[in-house]
Amino acid sequence: MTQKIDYALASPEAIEYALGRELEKLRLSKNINQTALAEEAGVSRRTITRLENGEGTSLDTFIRVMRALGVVDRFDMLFPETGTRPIDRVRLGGKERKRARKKPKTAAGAWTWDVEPEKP
Amino acid sequence: MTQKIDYALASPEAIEYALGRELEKLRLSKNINQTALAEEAGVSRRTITRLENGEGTSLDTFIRVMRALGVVDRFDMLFPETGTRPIDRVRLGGKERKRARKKPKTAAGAWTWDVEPEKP
DNA sequence: CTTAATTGCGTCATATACTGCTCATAAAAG
DNA sequence: CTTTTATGAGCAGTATATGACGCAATTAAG
Repeated sequence: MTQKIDYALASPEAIEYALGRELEKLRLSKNINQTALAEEAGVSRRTITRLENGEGTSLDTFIRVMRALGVVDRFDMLFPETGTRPIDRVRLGGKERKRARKKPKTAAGAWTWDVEPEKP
Repeated sequence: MTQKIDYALASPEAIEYALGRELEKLRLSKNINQTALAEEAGVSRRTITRLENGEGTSLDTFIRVMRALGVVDRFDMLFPETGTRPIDRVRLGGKERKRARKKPKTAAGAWTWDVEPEKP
């Protein structure tokens, strides 16, 4: 039984390793070898090995392999936000904010809307 | 209205850019500036800029920023597999397969279980 | 068992990413 | 409006990732 990692608690290195292992599992479930996957993704087999073993890789390679494995659409799941909330649109007059707001000069003057709501 | 990208059809470069923009939106929704995010993630502000503008980044940086923004647990969503399917466990005698199977020598001898089922 | 296929890993040259500046410009605040 | 803050971007030096090669070790097939 392979236990699933807790991404919320793991270190970046551990997460990178875990993601590589997930990609390997996916590859094996499709019965594709590293050489074939490398060709499909447009990278070298050495890079596939490094990726699956968590030895450091680029975001580009990660994306390419997700694509080659046919699961690239799952990136959608990472950012399920519906965009700016309607209530904020009112405040901004329909415009999207392009920069972060500055912090108040007086420590006591913190804005109430400076704190993000926790996930319910 | 910012239209959402179709990850299944986009190029790796376009996907990297889109992911960067999603991270920027998330950062702005929390009213954090690049300098503060960089410190929290343990990277330089220059790297944050490059990430958000899709100018090339490492998987490590991507993970660190997801962490700093408090959404690192979403990596779970990328691999919702429940592991090896029970039916395959029977065939493997309870062991996980560690390598891809070799292709048949005779072109006519393709296995039926060589083809992965499509997503329903 | 023997044989073939797959994977891991070392090395080196090259390519790309990261950092720590700096400065210009855009956006927001006053 | 003016002033302050945030972001983009160029650059040089350093660090890391990639590709191509080979060979050893492991796993699966015959």
